[in-house]
Amino acid sequence: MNAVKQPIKFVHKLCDWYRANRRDLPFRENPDPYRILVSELMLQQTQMDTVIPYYMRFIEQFPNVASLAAASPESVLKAWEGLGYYRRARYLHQTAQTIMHKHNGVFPKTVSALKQLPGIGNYTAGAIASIAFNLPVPAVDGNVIRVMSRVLAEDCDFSQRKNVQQLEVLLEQLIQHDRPSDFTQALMELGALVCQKKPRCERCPVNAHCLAYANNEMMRYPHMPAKAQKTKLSYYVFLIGNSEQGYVFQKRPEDGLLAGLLQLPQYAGPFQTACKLLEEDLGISIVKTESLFLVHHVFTHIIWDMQVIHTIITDDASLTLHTLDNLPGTLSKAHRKILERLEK
DNA sequence: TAGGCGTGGAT
DNA sequence: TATCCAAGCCT
Repeated sequence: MNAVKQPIKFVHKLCDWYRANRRDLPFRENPDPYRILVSELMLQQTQMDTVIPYYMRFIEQFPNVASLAAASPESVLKAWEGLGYYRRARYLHQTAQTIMHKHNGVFPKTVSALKQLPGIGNYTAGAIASIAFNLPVPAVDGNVIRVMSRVLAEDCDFSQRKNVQQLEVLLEQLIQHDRPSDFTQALMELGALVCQKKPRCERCPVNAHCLAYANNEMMRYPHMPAKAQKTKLSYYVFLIGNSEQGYVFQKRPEDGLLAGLLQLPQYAGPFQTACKLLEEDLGISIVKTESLFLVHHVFTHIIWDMQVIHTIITDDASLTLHTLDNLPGTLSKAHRKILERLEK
């Protein structure tokens, strides 16, 4: 791996730029490790603008580790509703409980101790250690890989761990030369504001140190490996009920996609089989069905095509109906889209 | 280690 | 519309 040209100058220019240009973000108001923890978990694979309103509500509802640890898993999941990657909510909750019960409410302050907490991996441990505790340890996320692969003109595949480890060694040297908290955030802030997918090199504080810029090959980095094709799945989604009294919901399995979340009754085809399964699961009899519309929903690795079926059943007082503001759990976006379309 | 795991913004 | 991919982690 190449070295950075004039590394000490590079670090000071980068950190000075950060201190002059950093955004006012809610979790930058104070370096409370709990707030850094919550923000980092929310920001995993999720954009800033999406996270901020969730973060504000979450901190108001669970202002510290103790209040989060004492909360029910359901209430934490509900606060996460719509943010995606719902495992993160469960991990965050478990981490709060571990800190309260195994660390006596005191935040672990080493990378190795942080990494033992659920949901905290290599990046997040480094981010908390450097940002909240100002320790000189690197935190390599997608921004840092984009910035540094260009600065170094390094086209290796950073989805491979050994290459990230090499970058960490290099950054561990650089971070010694300024405030670690500023250095970590400066690299990410540069990636977010300047060294974007389409970089704005003319406003970059370290373009004089950038090998990709010198070679005019910015768009070549970072090198991304090809991604697997998405699997397409088709379902029938059964609408039982009406907009006034609500609809029938069912709970998804406790593991896998959208684990433990609510959904409208949903079955794979063929149609007759789907109807039979619906009748067996709910203990009902279908009187009449009407095909309404198709809803398309794209996940990271799967595509759902959901054919929505309005379903009339024989009178059955044992079924419980729920409206959107009266749900006994957390609803996925895929099915919320269906209900929102019905209201139009 | 490669693939599972959500959602929304940008293009 | 289709594709990419964003402050990743876990198994």
